[in-house]
Amino acid sequence: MELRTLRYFVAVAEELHFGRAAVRLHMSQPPLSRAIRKLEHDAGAVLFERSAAGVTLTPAGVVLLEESRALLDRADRMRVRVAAAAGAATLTVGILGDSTDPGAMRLAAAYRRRHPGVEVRIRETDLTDPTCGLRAGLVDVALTRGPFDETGLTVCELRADPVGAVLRADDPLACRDRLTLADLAGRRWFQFPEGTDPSWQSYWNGGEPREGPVVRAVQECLQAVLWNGTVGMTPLGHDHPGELAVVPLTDMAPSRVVAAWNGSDPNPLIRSFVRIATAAYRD
Amino acid sequence: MELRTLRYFVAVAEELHFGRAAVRLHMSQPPLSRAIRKLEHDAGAVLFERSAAGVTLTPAGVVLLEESRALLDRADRMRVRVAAAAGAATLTVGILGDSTDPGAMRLAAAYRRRHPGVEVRIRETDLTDPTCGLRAGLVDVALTRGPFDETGLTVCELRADPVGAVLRADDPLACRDRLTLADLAGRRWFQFPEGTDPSWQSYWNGGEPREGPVVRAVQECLQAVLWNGTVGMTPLGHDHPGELAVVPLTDMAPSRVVAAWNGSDPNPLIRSFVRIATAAYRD
DNA sequence: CAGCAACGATACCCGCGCGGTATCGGCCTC
DNA sequence: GAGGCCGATACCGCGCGGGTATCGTTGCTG
Repeated sequence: MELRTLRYFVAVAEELHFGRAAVRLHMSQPPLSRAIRKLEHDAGAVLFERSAAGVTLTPAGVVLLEESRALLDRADRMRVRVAAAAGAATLTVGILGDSTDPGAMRLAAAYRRRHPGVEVRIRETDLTDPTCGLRAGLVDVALTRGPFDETGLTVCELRADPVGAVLRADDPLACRDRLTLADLAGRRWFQFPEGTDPSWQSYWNGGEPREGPVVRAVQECLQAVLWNGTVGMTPLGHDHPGELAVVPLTDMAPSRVVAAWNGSDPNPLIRSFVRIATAAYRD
Repeated sequence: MELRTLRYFVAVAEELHFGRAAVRLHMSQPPLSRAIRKLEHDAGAVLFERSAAGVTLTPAGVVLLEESRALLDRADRMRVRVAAAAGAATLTVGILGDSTDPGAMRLAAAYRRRHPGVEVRIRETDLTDPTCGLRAGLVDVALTRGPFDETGLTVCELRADPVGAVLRADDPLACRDRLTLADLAGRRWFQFPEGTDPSWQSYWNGGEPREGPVVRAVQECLQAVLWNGTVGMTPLGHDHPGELAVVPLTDMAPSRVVAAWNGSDPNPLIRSFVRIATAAYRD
């Protein structure tokens, strides 16, 4: 009955579905089933009722879920407390600047609340650096969007947003309910400055080289659309001024919201941050 | 940072000595050293100061020790709570009857205090069954002494007591400060009834067949010594009537106080019991 | 000062556990 | 009754966590 196993159990107990829990845990379903069986054996109690109707918790499972959450929570705080005692009591979070995602600040606040002893610093960067200063060592963890060059980094997906084209409201295509990249052929797209991560640049240009004004921040993008008829893309689900229209693009891979950090194994402060972020973005 | 690793850490932190901690954990020293190093790496903090003078805890180590104890304690209670929720809320403890070891009852009391939801039943047996009814399925766990046939059981040593010969106070050998089995050659030793575990019988007869009165309980043994001049052995460190003398035997293997249970993996109630027992007997 | 004992670290080996893919079997839907 | 969904099972390969043997440092001792 190790902590890892309890994390598996909590995932299954929350999803009430082995397949989905396995996805959440970034593993395949059979080892998860086996781990739960072993847990049931170790605990000497059946934890789930597997029936055709679905998976439900037994009374023993309910008790274990409650206790496991408390235990894992405590273990997580412990890690951070130890790291803080060792002197690493500051966490610098990089956020993609002018972010249209309001979750980021709330997340930082939640982390502060959970680990009062840790000083959290926020560093916002413009759109020219999708790693938010991770590569330069300016931040411990980046809360950003893909894609970007991940060599030497570890990336954890938090959510995947479909993207849409941003058009002026009076654009002929603005009234369409969906578009493909082909519909936008020949348009001017906004560009990022020289030296920007190529895969990032390429993604937001729909996969091919384009012409257009160079921008550095979200506001500049929007202005470029309004004033010059440039097009661009943005994740769906965020608010934009009324003069702009966002039309879903059906042939674009979704934009992944990710947490990223240097190296492979995060320090406890980062680990806890990612954990909280994962849970926060799940809702 | 799994629970097993934290148990390792607590052992080292309490012993402040890798070798002794390894003994306590029933493992060898190198894997333990490696596990602690890995833990230090995962925690991102040095936990021990290794110097020629010995091993000491760093501030981060102190924090981790405190947190680990709380976490392991909670995990232990969790197991028992889950088992209880699944219906297994009774633990029957077998104790070697007329036990001269006062720890047993106190241990049961401690367990009751720790797990109020679990009903603890005590079953005392006489000296004819060193497994205290374990084989017959009458008890879940036996708190007893070795040696006995361990096939199908799991045995966990709690303590090892040197043994001494029990003699009448006016015996010529009673004034000696130590004896060997050879000194007792030709004496009558008390015997256990037919069918008693052979290795148990053999041990308390000093390794060879003897003649003498058949006894079933400790009191009978003592009476046999007092009235018939029979000799026998007893663990050192317990009180006996003034008419009896106990002289250490230098060539007898110590008598092992053990906890034992059926099968290989104990249910959570038994596991917790053994854990508490191990800690209690360490003092 | 040489020799030794104590103790943690290192090197290396081996078997088991855990995670993977492929497939099965029961049950529901259409 | 065919297909799909979902958990269980079978089987495989690798890495981790155990083991033994040995080293390096330190401090005590004759």
